[in-house]
Amino acid sequence: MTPQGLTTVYERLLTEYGRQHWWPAEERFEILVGAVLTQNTSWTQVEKAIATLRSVRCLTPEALLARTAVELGELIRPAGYYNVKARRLQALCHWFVESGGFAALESCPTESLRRGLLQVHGVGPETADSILLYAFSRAVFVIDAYTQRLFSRLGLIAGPMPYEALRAAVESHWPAGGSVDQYGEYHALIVAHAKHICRPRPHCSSCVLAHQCRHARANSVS
DNA sequence: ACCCAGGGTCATA
DNA sequence: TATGACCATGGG
Repeated sequence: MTPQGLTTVYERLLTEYGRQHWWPAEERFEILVGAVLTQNTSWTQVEKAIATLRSVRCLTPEALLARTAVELGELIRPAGYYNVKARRLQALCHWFVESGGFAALESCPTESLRRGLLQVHGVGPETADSILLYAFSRAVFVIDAYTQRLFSRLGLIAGPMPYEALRAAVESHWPAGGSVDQYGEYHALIVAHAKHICRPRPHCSSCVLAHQCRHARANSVS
């Protein structure tokens, strides 16, 4: 992985898809909710669940904690894993309220904020980093399955890497350190790119990165 | 009738 | 440390 490779891919995706303006949410707290709901789940399903939560005014930590886990599960059903996610949402709300909400967490250093999030049951590295980046405006590069796949295919990495190792590699190779805006766009662009082209079964013919991509090369040779 | 989705936890070897 | 089972709805 080189700074050159990282930024070239970024520029290429940005030109192709334009700015994504993530995270899609009407209010800040909604980002925490969405980050849990979208775990291994397509965003269209999450939108349904969030729409329901909004319609019953359940998009505040207090309102989410006021429901039973079973009630909450019913509200978020379309997002899948609804029993698991209902408990995870409430665990996150509990931490959020106990920590003093945005007002108090705002002034928390990124590393301790990250540790705090990871202590919450059901919040793993990707969920924590999504929240850090999009809800707390911390310059953290979010790794997801798409990132692993894309970077592998492009040869930026040899294959899937442990989460922290890849995050550290990207952040250290980014020239002059990435900004919140750049990291936020990059992650969103990778998701946009994955949506139609960089799939498990890739559609390389229409891919703007085909000249660098192992799958595209393999397909064109065969 | 498959495969896949903007993961994470837990038990096992 | 590294797999595998499990969680579950819905789109293509």
